Amino acid sequence: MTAAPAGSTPTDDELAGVLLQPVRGTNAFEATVEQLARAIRLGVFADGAMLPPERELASTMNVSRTTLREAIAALRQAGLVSTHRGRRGGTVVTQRSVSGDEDDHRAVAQRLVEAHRDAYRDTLVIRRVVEPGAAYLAAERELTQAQRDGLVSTLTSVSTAADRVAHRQADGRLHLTIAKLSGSPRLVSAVADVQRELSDMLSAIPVLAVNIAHSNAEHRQVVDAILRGDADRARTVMETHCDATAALLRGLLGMPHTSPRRDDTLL
Amino acid sequence: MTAAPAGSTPTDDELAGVLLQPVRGTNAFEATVEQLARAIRLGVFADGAMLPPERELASTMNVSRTTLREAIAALRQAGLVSTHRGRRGGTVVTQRSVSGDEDDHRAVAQRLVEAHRDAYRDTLVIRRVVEPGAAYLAAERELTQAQRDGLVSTLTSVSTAADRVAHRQADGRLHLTIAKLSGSPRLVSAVADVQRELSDMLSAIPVLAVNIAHSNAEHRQVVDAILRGDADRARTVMETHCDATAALLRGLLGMPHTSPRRDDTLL
DNA sequence: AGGAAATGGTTTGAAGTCAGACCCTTGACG
DNA sequence: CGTCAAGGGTCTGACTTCAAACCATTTCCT
Repeated sequence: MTAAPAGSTPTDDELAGVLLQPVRGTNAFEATVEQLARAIRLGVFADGAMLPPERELASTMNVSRTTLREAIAALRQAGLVSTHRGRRGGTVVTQRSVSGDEDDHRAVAQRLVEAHRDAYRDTLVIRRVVEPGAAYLAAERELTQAQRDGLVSTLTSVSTAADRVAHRQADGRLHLTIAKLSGSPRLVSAVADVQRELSDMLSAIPVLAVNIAHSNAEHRQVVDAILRGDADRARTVMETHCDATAALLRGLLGMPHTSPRRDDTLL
Repeated sequence: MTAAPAGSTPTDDELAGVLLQPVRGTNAFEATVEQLARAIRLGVFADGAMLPPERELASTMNVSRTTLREAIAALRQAGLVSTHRGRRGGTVVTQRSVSGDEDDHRAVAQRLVEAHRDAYRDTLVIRRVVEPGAAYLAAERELTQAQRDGLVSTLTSVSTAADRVAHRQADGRLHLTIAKLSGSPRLVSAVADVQRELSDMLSAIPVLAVNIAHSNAEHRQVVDAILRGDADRARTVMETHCDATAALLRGLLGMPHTSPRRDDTLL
């Protein structure tokens, strides 16, 4: 599988392997359950909050109401939500705080990560590109006062988060907020993907107070640079930030730092 | 869109909108056609090359053979491929170069771009992040001799391309090759997306010889930096390269340079 | 020449998914 | 107190996709 002979423009099987990716990962039902469960775990729907009406939710998730209802039934069976009928009815997040089995939860997360190790490793790589890029663009743009205020306020709520879970939630929100300031919808979406998987990974390991303190310092620097309009600085700090998380995760999840297999069979 | 009041952890509908993404974008058939067509247009399967056997292709694309066959039938009907049976049979790329109606083709492309102006503008933005990032990572990795040779060979075939169409294809291959060297499948996929849309945009405008010469010079510098392992340089040059294309396209396609709407309704 | 192998072509029945219509329950409001 | 609106609950028929088996054609090999 050496390089293509110059000039002949042959079929490049390496490129083909990369471009012809799976067209469709999972079935709709499982993906829906997974996304809803994750959203609840991430606190997008807080405890006691109501999910949007089924019809609406189905439409935003681009899934038939039938499938969505099956997914909700699964969540209900798992005790995550409960539903009530009639006007002002709906599905409410119960999420009786799964305390106690913290370690159990971590074990589950660990198995999840192990199952998708390659994908998650790739997440760390692409994050190194996407998040610094978003920070750069955010710093480059002129921000309204409201945007600046919102950014600062989000930053504050990260550093004042009460516990680990709240911190993780606030952290995700901060990164998404920055991405949003970049003004690129697709970049926001990319960061959302990355943060989702990051969250999965982080719940599989114990996070130390030191790490959080360190991370908070970096957050402040990034926000600072964005507010000052120093794009290069914003990017650099964000890169450092990503590298720190990546190092932490690689170590604790048993991912070698070396680039994924170097032999050509990879691509 | 000010930040959520600290401490109350309410349901954040904004975040919900971002996180509850469509669970499944398109149907398998369309996605398959799209991917194959893209691979052919980008020159991954050169003119006259053979596609992998159906069973194999179906499996790598994670699609049933039925669906794959329907997709191939569509391509065949579009004149992109033709198939032959028997041992050593298979599907071969014909891609009879659509000459003659050059101007007509351009008009079509122009209408296409106008219809999706916002999406295409976003493409230019995200490209500014993704391609430089890929170049950076590629330069950071240790490359095998085969990879180095392949990169140089691809670069050469860009600068020696016979006509505009060939140049465009070779250009796409070069960018994809660089992305591949980054070692991140998802980054490759992102670059492929970007290149496909870029290709659409470029076919909507007349490209001048000057632009091509300029672009070739930049390509050489990027490849140079990657081979030397100078990641920062590789990224910087790639950024310049992206900016040049973006400026050209924004001008000729009538896109203002200003960032997309700044009001908060965006997200 | 004849069989084996590799490839595309076809058929079948099951499972998943969907859109849409309709029903049931309950609270809001006149 | 009755009606309406907003929600969940149910049913149906169609479409998509799948896996697996089998058929047809060509080429390679002995």
